[in-house]
Amino acid sequence: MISRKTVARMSLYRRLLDELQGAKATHVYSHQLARLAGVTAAQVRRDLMAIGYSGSPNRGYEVDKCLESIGSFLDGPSSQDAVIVGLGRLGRSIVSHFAGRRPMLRIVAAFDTDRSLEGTSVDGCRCYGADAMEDVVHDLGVRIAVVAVPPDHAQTVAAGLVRAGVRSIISFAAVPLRLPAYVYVEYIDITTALESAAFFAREGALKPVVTENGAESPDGDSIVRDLEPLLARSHMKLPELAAKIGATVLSPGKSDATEVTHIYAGDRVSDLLNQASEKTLLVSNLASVQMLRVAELMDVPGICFVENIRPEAEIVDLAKANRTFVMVSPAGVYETCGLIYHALAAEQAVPADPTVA
Amino acid sequence: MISRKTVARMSLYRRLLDELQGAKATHVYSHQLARLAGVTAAQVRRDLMAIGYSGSPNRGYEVDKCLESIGSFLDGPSSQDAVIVGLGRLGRSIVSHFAGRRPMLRIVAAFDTDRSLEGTSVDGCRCYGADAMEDVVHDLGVRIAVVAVPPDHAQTVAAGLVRAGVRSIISFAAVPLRLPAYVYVEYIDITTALESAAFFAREGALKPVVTENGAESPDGDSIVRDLEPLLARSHMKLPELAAKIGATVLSPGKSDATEVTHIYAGDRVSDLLNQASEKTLLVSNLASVQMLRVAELMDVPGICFVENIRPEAEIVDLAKANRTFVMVSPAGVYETCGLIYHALAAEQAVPADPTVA
DNA sequence: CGTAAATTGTGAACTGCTTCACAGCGTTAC
DNA sequence: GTAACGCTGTGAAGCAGTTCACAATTTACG
Repeated sequence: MISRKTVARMSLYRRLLDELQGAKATHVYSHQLARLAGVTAAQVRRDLMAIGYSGSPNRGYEVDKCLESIGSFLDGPSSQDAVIVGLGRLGRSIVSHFAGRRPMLRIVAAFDTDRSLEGTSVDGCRCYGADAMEDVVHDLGVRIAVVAVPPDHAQTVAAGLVRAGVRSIISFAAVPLRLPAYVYVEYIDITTALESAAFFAREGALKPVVTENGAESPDGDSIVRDLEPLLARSHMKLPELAAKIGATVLSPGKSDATEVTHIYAGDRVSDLLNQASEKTLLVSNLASVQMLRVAELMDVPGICFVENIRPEAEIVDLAKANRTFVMVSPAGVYETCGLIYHALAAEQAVPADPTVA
Repeated sequence: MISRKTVARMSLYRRLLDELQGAKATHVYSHQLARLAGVTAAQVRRDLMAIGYSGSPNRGYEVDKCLESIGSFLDGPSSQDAVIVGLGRLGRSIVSHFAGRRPMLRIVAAFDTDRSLEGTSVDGCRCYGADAMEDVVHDLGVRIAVVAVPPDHAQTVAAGLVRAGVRSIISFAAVPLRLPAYVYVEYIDITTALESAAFFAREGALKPVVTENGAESPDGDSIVRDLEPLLARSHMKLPELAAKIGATVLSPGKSDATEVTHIYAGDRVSDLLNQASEKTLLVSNLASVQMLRVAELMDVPGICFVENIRPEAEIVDLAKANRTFVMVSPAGVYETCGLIYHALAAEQAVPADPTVA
């Protein structure tokens, strides 16, 4: 009665909420989560409704409680084990991808026809010969399996798994499996994905129109409200701004699109969620990696740390990799904001470009 | 105007038709293709209609022509190149998966932050440093990209790719990408797939009912028509049958479900498509690997070769792997059929099990 | 040549997911 | 205390994709 799609989104919500929790956010609104997940707010509300979690009006959803609800919904009361069949390159990359991720969902055994793998372990996951598959799966009582074998063997392997008690299969083979209706099958088909991608790369066949005037994200109704009408028309680029306020640039950011029209000073993630956009400069005295994560999440183009507190090298590296602009101002938050304000006010004196509508 | 789903199915149809073409089939009906693809016949007809290919009533679709139509629809007039970003285990397994597959769709370049890979080649695909990405992609005019990087870099990488001209992205990162609407994005999210699988493995939440009486595939209306009323109630297992007609068993097949109710003798794939089911024994004098492939495709449980012509070892191995029952009769097709008929007729003399409705 | 049988192509109904729109309500401001 | 605000929860409308059902068409065969 709960659809595949809802379950899939739930998994996504959980990851996003995990991130927010790590960033110390306590509450989140449906439209915020929606923005992060790339869906509509109504969709988020319906999904959360479906699992019986209720938020509070005017306060939104409690991140902790919500995570807990989703967790117990997705994971269930007891831990579940999975197996994988096929330990080619793909199989191994899946095993290592999951090694030690969620304790509630472990890949406990692997099977392959390659005799030389028998008895070895890959990322803590025991390997068996292919002929032991049904017995081992049955004895372990495993109900979830990943099939990463060549297409001609997929049907056979899948049928064997089902016979041994498996009820959910993820197949990487490009053939439709003929299995009883009570078995859940999820196909992950890279060939089809690539061919679809190739098709849509040719046709403009997706959303027909592109807003012609360069601006690429029409963005519907952004969360950000106009904070500073003064800044709304500024055209100063971040490196220029850094120079004007005497800040040191640590990470250059993207070459273009580094104009900002809003400033958010502070480090309260909840507010940041409300106010940040792809045109917001973040002024923060908290030089943590979490800050950067949220910035990335919200598409914030730049961060200004203050009081000459240089973030750790690790953070700078991440910023460079993300192409997030990072500067360090020698002044405190108050003074830095003042300087920026002043710099932009001066800029404002220059006649604004009239070509912009 | 053509939906993602249609395009994805088209890719599947192509692979199935490829297989049929290899098996020398010239025509195929919508319901046959539908069965192989795991969709309904109406769906197949609509899809093929969408690309403007028409079959002929009473003759079905011409395999060659149809393949050609799908090919020109999916691939377009010129070859398209793709790149991949991220050469971890996953990235490399994708590259090698596609090496030399379809000439119309090649992965021509790879990018990674790992400097040691720079300048090397993986499966004929040239590696570059990550910072060269935008320039190389732009210069090559590539419009398709696979993103197989850690989630925190995905957004940045994707934005860079789009800036360099990419119009279709396949992302393996579990984060929603914020990109202009004209960019086609396909997410392949293994984590979500596994979590969904885990959920549905617990709940009986999919198709609620299972036909309780052991038989697992109600199978709607099978393609197979009743050929031999005589055989319809036979309960003889294949190994027994082999013994009765003096055939040598080469591959044991599945232990259960080796009862057959129909026989198809011959090697015309078109007929086979019509008549084969999971209860059909195939009698063939063509001991080729293609035969076995089609058998596997149609869920045929067993094959009987004739005139003591033992298939090559490779074929027997494949049969064992597929758990397809294979026997070799010393007699010719005519005689073998006669013997089987006789054996089953004798069996028929035993009162049939009245519990079966 | 005409009739029977089988299949395609397609308007129309249907199904299930998504979005809209608004009532209800907790919170805050005054 | 009360009015205004902004959020959640949800009935209802909307939409996309699928399936139904049947007319049109071709072939086979007597």
